[in-house]
Amino acid sequence: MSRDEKKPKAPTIFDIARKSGVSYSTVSRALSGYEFVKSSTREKVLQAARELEYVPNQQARSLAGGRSNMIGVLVPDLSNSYISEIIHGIDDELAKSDYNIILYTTHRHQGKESEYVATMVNSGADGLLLVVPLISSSYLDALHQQDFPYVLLDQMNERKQSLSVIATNRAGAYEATQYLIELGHRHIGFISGLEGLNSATERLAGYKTALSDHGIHLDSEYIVGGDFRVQGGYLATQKLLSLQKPPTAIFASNDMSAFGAIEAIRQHGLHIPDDISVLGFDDLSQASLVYPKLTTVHQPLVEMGREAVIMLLECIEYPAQEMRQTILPTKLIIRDSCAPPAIMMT
Amino acid sequence: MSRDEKKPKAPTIFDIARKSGVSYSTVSRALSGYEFVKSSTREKVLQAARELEYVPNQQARSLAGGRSNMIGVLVPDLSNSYISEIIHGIDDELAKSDYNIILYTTHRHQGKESEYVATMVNSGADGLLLVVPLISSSYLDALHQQDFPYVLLDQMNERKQSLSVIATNRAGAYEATQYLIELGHRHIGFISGLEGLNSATERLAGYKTALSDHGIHLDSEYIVGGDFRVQGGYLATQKLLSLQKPPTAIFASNDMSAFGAIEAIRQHGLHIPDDISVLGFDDLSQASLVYPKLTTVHQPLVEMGREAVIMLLECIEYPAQEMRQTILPTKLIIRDSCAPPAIMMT
DNA sequence: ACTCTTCTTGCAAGCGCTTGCAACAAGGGT
DNA sequence: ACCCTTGTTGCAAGCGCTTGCAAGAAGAGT
Repeated sequence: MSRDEKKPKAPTIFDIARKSGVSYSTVSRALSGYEFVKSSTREKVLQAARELEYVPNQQARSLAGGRSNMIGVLVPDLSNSYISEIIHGIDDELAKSDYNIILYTTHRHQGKESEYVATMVNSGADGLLLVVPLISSSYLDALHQQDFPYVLLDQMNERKQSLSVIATNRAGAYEATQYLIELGHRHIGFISGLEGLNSATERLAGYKTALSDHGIHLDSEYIVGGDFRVQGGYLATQKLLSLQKPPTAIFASNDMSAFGAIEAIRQHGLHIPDDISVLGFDDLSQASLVYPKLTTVHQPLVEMGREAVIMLLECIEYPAQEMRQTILPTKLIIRDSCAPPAIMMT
Repeated sequence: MSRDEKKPKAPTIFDIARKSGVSYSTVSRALSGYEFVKSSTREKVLQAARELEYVPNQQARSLAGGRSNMIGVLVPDLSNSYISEIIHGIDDELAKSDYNIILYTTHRHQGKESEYVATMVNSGADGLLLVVPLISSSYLDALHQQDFPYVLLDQMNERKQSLSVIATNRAGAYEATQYLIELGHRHIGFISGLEGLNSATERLAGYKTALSDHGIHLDSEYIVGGDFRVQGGYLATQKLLSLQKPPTAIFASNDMSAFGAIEAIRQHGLHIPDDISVLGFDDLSQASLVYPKLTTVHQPLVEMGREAVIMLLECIEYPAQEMRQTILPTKLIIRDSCAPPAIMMT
């Protein structure tokens, strides 16, 4: 911004002040929050601003102690459409209140998260949206101490009460498992998610509970480790299929794993859902694009992003928020990848 | 940042100055670019900064005329994984140089683009990455006049020479069409992209040229309008299939349309690729997830994002860049959705 | 030993905006 | 007509940092 010659120089509040015949502080007040400005004055100022095509300089604004109108969004990675959908929701909602997004990805740099958080806070973000699966509570503590507004997305934090939004992972998994059971399945494989993630744990719990509630013996062979990604689902499914008594249905912890499962199953020469059923979790937009269309547990990702923003803005507005957690409902979406088990199977 | 009590106050260069016994301006110089600082002094300063866990305040930095280390990214929308992949590349590359991303979506607000550009420029972004399909040259002009660094992504701008990165849309479409021809197809349907987009035009041109180069009559019935989205591809395909002599292969302007095509074809009771071939463009990650796996023209989206960043940073560093255009090669990825036409078809 | 360069470093100003405080204008009440 | 209250507005200070300018430090040359 400083290495040039003829720059036309954007107008400042001083220009507006001169043009509208009031002092610059009055202009500032008229432009920002209300404060006590006579409405005729305000009109005059706004009019001048419009004519000058004034655009406030956010940097200066936040330096001087005002809002920066930026909120920082920290996500692990962009390649996952799970994240994209959340961001989509965030963006939608944020657009309404003319806040801007500063996007950070942790980029596999495990430890960098706290550094990023520090940067964001220091760079004047008004608040933070954290979609970081593995949260190190160290920076959460820091955030807390400073009363810095933030909300956790799809992430449970037990120790500290934080604002957070989350979906009914356990109930969703329960419902899904139950659905398979009602379809007649008794041998249901489970592809777990990334270890340590709250959502992974919860989904597994839902699966287990559903099984035991229906008097089905939990066979630990049927639970194989996945990583929430296609490849993990693929490998897990291979294991599952090579079991002596392979499951007649597979419940994958998320859609990505389910896609991997579909692939593995197909390679195995089996048909979905005739030979084996597959059920996912998330309901990514791709879920209805694969063949057969994936039956899955819908997680309101976009909604979650939205909701998080609403909470955050509220928290920025009225700092003394009491910590609460918004829980959004999941919903089983029945498509084509599940059917009753083939008769001849055990 | 200002509505609280006990805030621990982040350390500033003054704190560092005090601690290391030099003046604050020396600290500033030591921390930012080199300038002439004795290396022993610099060490002392850096050491102190480290101990204080100093994080520079970007707002202040850019206000004072330095870099803000933010680059603005303007995209139409986030729901499209085409965009996600580009951003992914941008993010990757930007992470190396510790720049931050300010993300803007035009959000269907057609006219808002120039407003966003103004905001970004005024909010201290050091440069802009524009992934905006329909560019109104009005703000491009403005950008140009101010010598503001920006690069266009996947977008050709004839009038003004801008820095831009783009893929070989025409050649890619040519190659794809040729592939279908070599497979034996003579009746190739084409689902066009969003009207007005450079990429759409180029792909259509590639298709046409390939046809004529191989002495195949261009039947205008075979070219139907799409919109680069699933729904558009679906509808277009329905039209194509209801033709008296339906095509034996469909070349969709992008993968999304191809997905729609697959859907429509399946609903029509036809099999891919036995009854009809489908070919896409983009090679989104989903392309290998659908069934059958989509044969498509790979567009190096991630690479394009990367390359754009490289160009932009260079342009920020050395403003007097001459305008150039980077053209990245597309590549035909052969998967399972194309096959020779069925014999019995005309 | 002394002057002239060449490095380094410090001072002050200022980026554009917010805000506490004081000053001033305008009604209300008696 | 006069004082107090409430509503408006202006001034100045300052957010944290960069940078032009000038002064001090340190060698180089004679």
